[in-house]
Amino acid sequence: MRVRETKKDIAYQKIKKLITDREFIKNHTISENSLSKRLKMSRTPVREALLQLQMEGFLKIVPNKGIVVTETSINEVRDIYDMRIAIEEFVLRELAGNLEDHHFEYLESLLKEQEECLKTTDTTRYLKLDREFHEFLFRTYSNAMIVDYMSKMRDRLHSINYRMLESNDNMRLFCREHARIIEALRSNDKEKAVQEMDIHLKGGKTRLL
Amino acid sequence: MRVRETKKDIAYQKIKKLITDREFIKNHTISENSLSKRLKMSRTPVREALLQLQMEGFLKIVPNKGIVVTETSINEVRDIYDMRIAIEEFVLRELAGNLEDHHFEYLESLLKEQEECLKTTDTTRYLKLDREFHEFLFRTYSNAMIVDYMSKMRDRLHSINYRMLESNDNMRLFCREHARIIEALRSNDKEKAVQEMDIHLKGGKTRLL
DNA sequence: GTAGATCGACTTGTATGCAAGTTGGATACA
DNA sequence: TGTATCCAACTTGCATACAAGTCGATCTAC
Repeated sequence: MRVRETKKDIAYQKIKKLITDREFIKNHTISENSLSKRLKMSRTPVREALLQLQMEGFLKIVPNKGIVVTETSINEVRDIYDMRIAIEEFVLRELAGNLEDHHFEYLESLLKEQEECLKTTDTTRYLKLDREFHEFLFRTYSNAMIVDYMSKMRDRLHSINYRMLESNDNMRLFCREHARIIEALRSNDKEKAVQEMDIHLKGGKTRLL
Repeated sequence: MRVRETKKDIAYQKIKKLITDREFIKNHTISENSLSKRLKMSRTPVREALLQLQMEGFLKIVPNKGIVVTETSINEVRDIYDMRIAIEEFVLRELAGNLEDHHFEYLESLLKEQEECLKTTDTTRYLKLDREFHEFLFRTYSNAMIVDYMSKMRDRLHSINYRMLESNDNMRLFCREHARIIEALRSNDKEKAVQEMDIHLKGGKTRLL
C-alpha cells in the first residue's frame, strides 16, 4: 500500500530541515503566514506541522505574536543527555552477549569510515556515522519507541553537536571511545561496555555544558 | 501571568479522559464531526487535539475513514516498560545517597496510605498513590523531560494497569516491593535499590504480557 | 521635546466551506 | 435469490474568512 504524503508531512519535513540547518535566526519571531507563502500552501497544514514541532521542542508558538525557534537551553541539553545515558546504557546491557559477528563487522566498518573522516575533516559525514553507530544499537534491540524517541532527541542536538566537533580533537576522542565500546562488547564484558558508554556520553554532556 | 486555556487544550483533556476512562469502544471508528458536536466547538481545535493524541499513541486518524482508538499492543507495552526500566533505574542510581529525611517520610506516607487502600480495596486511589510514588522520584531528580515523558507513558498504561490490579494479591505485592525500594534507599545501598526496582518493574511487565 | 492616546498592521485561534476519497446499501437485472 | 452497479452519506485534508489580541508608529497635548 502506497502511503500518500500529505501537505502537512511535507511542511513538517521542510520546516524541521530549516530549523536544524539553522536557516532561522534563533529567538527571532516568524509567522505562520510567511511560512505558508514560502511553502506554497495554506496556513492549515503549516500550522499542524508547527504544532507537532512545538510538541517536540523545536519551537514555541506564542499567541498573537508568532513562532519563536528557541535555542536549546542548558537545562534541556542536560535533560536530553540524561535520557540518552538512561536509555543507551539500558540497551547496551540488554544487547551485551547477544550480538553476532555481522553486528560487530558493521559497527567496525562505521568506525573505520569515521576515522577516514578525521583525515578529511568531513564533519557532516562524521556526524551521520556517529548517529548511525548509536541508532544501529537501538534498531538491533528492536524497540520501536526507543528508535523514534532517540531520533527526535538527536535532531534537537544536531546544530549543537556540529559546533562541538569544530575541534578535531573531539572527533578523534569520540572515535576512540566508540572503539572501546565495541571492544568491550566483543569480549562480552557487559559492565565494561556500559562503563565506556557512560564515559562517552557524560564526556559529551560535559563538553556541551 | 494568567495562561489562557484554549479550546484545543480543553478538547485535548476531555478526549484523553474519554479514552483513558474507556468511554470509547476500542477499534471502533468515531469522527471529528461527532466529537466536535459533543464538545460544542468546531472541528479545528478538535482536530488539533486529535493530532496531538495521535502523536502520543492514543489513537490513529485514518484518512477518509475516521478515528480509531487503538488498544495498546503487546509490543507497545513491552516498549513502554523497557523505557520505564531504563529511566527509573537511572533516576534511582542518581538519587541514591542524595535523599533527605523529608523525602523518605513522604515516600513512607504514600506507602502507608496504599496499605490502607488494600483493606478497602480502593483501586482508584491505590493507582493514584502508586503513580505518585514513581513521579515523586522523577520530580525530586528534577528533570522536566523525564517528568513529562513518563507521565504520558503512565497515561497510556492507565486502563491496562487497572485490569492488572483486579487481583488484590498484586496490590499487596507491589506495596512490599515499594517498601523494599525505600528500605534500600534508606540504607544508601544504591545497587540494591536498583535491583529492587528492576524486580518491581520486570514483575509488572511480565504480569501484563 | 516628551508623555500618553490612538490607530492600523500585524499575529494566532477558531469556524466554516469545499474537494476528494471511502463505504454501505438501495436498485436494477439475470 | 444472487450479483453487479451506482449513488448518497459519510469521512478527513485543506483553503479561507473572521475574531480577538499585541505592538509599534504616529499624532496630540502640553
